[in-house]
Amino acid sequence: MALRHAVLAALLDEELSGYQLAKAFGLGVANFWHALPQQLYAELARLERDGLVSGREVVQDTRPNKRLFTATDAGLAELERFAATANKPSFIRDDLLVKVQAADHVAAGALIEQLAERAAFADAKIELLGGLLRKMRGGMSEEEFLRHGERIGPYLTCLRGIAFEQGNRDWCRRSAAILEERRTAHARG
Amino acid sequence: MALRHAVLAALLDEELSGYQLAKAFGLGVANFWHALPQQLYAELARLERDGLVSGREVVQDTRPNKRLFTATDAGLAELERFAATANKPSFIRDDLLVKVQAADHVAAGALIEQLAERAAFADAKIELLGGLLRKMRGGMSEEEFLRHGERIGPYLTCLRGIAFEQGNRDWCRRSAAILEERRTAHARG
DNA sequence: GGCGACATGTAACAAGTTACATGATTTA
DNA sequence: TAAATCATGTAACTTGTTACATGTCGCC
Repeated sequence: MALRHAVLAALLDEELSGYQLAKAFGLGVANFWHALPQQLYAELARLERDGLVSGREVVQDTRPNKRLFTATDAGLAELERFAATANKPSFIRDDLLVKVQAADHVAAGALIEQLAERAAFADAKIELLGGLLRKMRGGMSEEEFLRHGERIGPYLTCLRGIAFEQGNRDWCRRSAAILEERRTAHARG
Repeated sequence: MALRHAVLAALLDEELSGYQLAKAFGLGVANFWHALPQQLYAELARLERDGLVSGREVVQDTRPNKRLFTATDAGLAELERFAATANKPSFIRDDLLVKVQAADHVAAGALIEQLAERAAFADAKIELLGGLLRKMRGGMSEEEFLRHGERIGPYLTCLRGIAFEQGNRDWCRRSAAILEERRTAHARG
């Protein structure tokens, strides 16, 4: 039950609907936690039942009505308790890396293509996350914001996400180039 | 059922027991896939049942007997098929990042401590993975190995793992320093 | 007129985690 | 002599995924 804490952390600074939360898990939160919309709706229901978040109905004319959630005092207390517990080792799963592990045994062409796609995807994500950072720090420089800004938690995790995607991009491009060169050399040889 | 492919990829270059496989998932394979020993024993049984790996009993005097597994031709074919399918988005979960997301609302002390621990852990892992790389490339330089080495798949994923841990370490140290400075400034103010 | 965004879920199934179980050997 | 390593699992429980279900509004 750790999705619980990721959801609470996402609801600390903003009041969000399930739908908006799902979008957050598709971008900023994705830097440290993966979850599908269905899980989020279910978790919000459990969190509300347990008094860790509270929801309020917002009636809309032009859009379907929605419920906006925030963490309650009990929710914040739960997060504080969680922050003092031991960390599980970080958890990664990546199909593409599984394929690269098998690179010497599978067709190189498809792999090189997928590495290029992933690199392009990483570039796009870096752009998006960069936009989030600019939005968060407003007019401030990064240095000033990190010293004196009000809420730096989401900024820091976003920085980690950008660095991760840069690492991804660089590694994908380099690996693709290496596989391509080996393929060419083999075709010549 | 994607653990299946991670296990197959790990069994391409080496004949491993369940126990040794679990160790691989604790180090090299952990760079792209997370799984517990119990899952691996169960998955090996399923893979063998489906003819994708084959096991052979090895009788030992001083240690309990063990079964060594390798991928069969059918297993390799399954991996080739997998290599041509679309990738799921990469999957990350990290308790520590959840806590940093909530950094503005929870006690800074514990967080700074955990960031320092994680940085030290990353350093240790970089050392271990660096050792793996040296072992894989033998006497060759990295450039030569990547051009002419026989099996570069595991080498490439290991490079990604090292870069990931370096990114982790740098981000942890920087974040800890920022949180520390803010805490000190607050205490002074 | 079709597609994507908004908005919220349920149900069936697959996968992962935690706790338990056993027992010899080597190292500190 | 206590702890770690080698070696392999089972059982109960919790979580996550896939497929389905519904309906409006705005844009191209």
